Amino acid sequence: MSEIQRPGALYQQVAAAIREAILSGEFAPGSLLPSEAQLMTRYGVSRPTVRNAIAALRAEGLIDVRHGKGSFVRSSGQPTLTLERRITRTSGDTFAMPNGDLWKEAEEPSTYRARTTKTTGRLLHLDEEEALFGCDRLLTDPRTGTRAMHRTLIPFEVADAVRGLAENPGTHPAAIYQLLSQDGQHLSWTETVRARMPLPDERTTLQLPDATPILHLTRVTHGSDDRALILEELRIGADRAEATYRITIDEQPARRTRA
Amino acid sequence: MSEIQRPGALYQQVAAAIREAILSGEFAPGSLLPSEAQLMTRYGVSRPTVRNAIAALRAEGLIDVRHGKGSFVRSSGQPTLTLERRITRTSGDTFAMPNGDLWKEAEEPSTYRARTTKTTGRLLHLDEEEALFGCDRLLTDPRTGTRAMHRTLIPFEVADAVRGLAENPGTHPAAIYQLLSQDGQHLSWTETVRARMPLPDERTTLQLPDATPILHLTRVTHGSDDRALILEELRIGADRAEATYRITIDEQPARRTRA
DNA sequence: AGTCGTAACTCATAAGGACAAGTGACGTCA
DNA sequence: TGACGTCACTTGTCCTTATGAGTTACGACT
Repeated sequence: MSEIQRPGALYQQVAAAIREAILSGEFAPGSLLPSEAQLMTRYGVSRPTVRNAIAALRAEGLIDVRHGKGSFVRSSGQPTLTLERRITRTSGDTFAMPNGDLWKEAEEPSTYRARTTKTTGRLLHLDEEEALFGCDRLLTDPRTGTRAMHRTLIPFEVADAVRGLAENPGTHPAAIYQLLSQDGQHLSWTETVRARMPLPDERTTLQLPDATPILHLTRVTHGSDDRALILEELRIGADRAEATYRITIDEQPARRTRA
Repeated sequence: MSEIQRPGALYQQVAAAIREAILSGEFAPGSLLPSEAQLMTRYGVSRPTVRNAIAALRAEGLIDVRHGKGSFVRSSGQPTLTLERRITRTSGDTFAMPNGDLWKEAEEPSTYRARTTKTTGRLLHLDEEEALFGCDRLLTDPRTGTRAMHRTLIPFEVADAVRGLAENPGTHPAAIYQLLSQDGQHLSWTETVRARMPLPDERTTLQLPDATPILHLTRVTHGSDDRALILEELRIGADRAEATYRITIDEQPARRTRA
């Protein structure tokens, strides 16, 4: 039984003791923690208290618990996948993304029709209830098994104006850029990064461990007049992926950003 | 007592029922959920089961629980703060960040000396154990109360080479850019976005609610020869902030990225 | 009228017991 | 030797009971 006293609740003291042992390296990443029974005798507390402490460490993402085996220190390794958020024009109107060839589609893309919501409308400067094409993809990195959810939203108005787009709203993003470019649009993009805890369905389809947030990237494609044309979303587990951007000096005195 | 049966564990069924009620709008954001006692009779389960279900919803970030008052549906509102990650040259060698004037320093910046770790070394292309200046700032947006943790790391080698830097390693980032630029460096930046659950001390200093990840932005300042000069880190609660980047077409056939 | 104590609500913490279910090793049996 | 059953270990789930602590409102007392 070791000496714990300070913070407040018993289970928090136990959690703090274990956390300290982990961060100090006493329990190496990947190693097996003492069993609940051992922790009970070690700290002289009941099983609910031990489990409460373990639940706290779980919520912090410090440990993984496997039924029938035990609690393991999570290896906090850096993300294995770096999403380079750049867009390159290879030749003529052909575009390429740094990781474009990395992803495989885990299942057929599903296209559908949707209506503008408050969120999408704000980004695309559309009134609510306007119709748009949607296309959802489930992507997989075959090397690491990492999954990502991708969504493309195209307003009817845009799809109708661009030859070849309305007939096939499931076109791959790079090909959509090509179509828009061939249509005479000078393209630029704005990307917003958010992070949040996953919803249950996101947790399962992305196969996320406990206490793992997701990165939620929202990309708006702008045309010549800086009008918002296309909306793309990418959702991916934050334990596996990071996003990198390149920033160059903006010589203009300060771009206005439409709210 | 309502009818629940499907998934697996009892508490998960209860959690699913409440979750559904929340997402369907039966319980509006900000509204008070039934008390634990009411949920016990409503679903015909014991108190630990109800609390277990509530703990699950807490971990998902769906609800907030306040001692003595009850459980409230978290208002999932969009982040109130948009970090525009652009850098503008206003005149000569003076740089400005879009939100540069937004932040106040909640306390005095603390400067210190540190040694290169594996992580920082990889980003700055330094050998381990090399010395560098560190400066930590605790920033506050006085309008919303949002807090952020900012860190600047400057290798001795760089600080010594730039006039006016080694004497005052706590210089504000924009002023550092100015010094580097006046030193003849042509600046560009690379920023990496990650998300993870906060450590306990980050939770408290950033005043984060339950189940709230943090956005972790890492910015590397590159000089003329594309050499990495400065490392900056910004940590901020993902419930309050989002980061936006501007992407323009990269005409080069594909930049190499040093691992 | 104002102050303050108390009661009745809320969630937080803790202990104990019981059984289910996943895992792996060991030993038996064919 | 191989297959398989059993057992000991693990965590998962669920219940009961008890007490502590924050919040609010009401009412009595000054």
